[in-house]
Amino acid sequence: MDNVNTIIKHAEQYCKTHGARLTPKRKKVLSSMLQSTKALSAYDIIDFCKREFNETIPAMSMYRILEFLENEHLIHKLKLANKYVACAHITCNHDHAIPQFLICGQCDKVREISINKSTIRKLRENVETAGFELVSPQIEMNCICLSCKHSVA
Amino acid sequence: MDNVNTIIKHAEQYCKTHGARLTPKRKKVLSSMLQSTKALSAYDIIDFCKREFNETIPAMSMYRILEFLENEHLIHKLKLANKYVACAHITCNHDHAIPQFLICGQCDKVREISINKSTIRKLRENVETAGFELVSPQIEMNCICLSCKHSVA
DNA sequence: TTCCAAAATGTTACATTGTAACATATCATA
DNA sequence: TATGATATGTTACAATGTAACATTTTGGAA
Repeated sequence: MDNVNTIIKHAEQYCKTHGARLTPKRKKVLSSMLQSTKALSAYDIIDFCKREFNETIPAMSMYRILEFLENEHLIHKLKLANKYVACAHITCNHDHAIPQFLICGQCDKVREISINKSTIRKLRENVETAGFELVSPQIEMNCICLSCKHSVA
Repeated sequence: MDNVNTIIKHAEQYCKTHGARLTPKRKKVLSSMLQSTKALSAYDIIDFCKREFNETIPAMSMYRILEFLENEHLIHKLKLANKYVACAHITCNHDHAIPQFLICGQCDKVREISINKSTIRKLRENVETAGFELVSPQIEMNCICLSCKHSVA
């Protein structure tokens, strides 16, 4: 939780550097996501903010806040699951690598890992050969995490 | 179009080998998808069947038919786009490689290509190191096709 | 300090995608 | 042709997402 505050502060600083405003609501949304180990849907976050902060955020606003946070690279949208996760590298100051997401189909737990550059290069070559161009090489993979795997038997 | 019929026949044979039934409705749905160069949503296909075959298929039935066709590996579900495409390899008799999809974000055109095995192996290793297990290594990538890229300017 | 334009948030009313629960029709074959 | 399995239809919703317009808040400029 203290860790969460540290990250929020980082995010705040980062936004300031280019005149973006991390408003109280945006902060609450980001904080909700940082506190979760699993991917959350927009409506999950709405519920969380209501429970945790007693703050009612309408769906439209939530989607706008999520869009803002995504543009700031503070969160990622997982299209595979229609869910959102905080970026695992907010406090890193270097440029971020291309993210690769492992999503547990049972419990929505998410792990963000990085693809090495040579693999990405190969993918990009494949794509160009086929007459397409990669817009975002973010890759999301359907997985099952070990704890779910073992509990299912 | 003749090509479509050939593929449908293959699919029919393929289903017969394990007692699955490619009913007239299922055939119409598969045929619709084979005639399209782009990914279609369930409701797109419903519209297409109405227009082309004057056949009204309720949403529930459409989803069930799509599920059947997916289980038979005759189509793929693209989770990135919530859309469906016919498998590009229905008439191949060999086992299918892991599919990799390039999806044009502008026009929904889809290209199905194959990842080479060493790349897949690397991915799988990455995933296992992180304490997850790959359920389906199908990869979908947000792209833009060259014709859309050029027309956008 | 006050006023204004831009940015952020709220409201309403829908569109789209998908499914649960139950009813009916069709088929394969004993 | 009777019967159980398979396929399809119906109804009524749940979940996700957005368009259009209204209101509030905020950070400067006059």
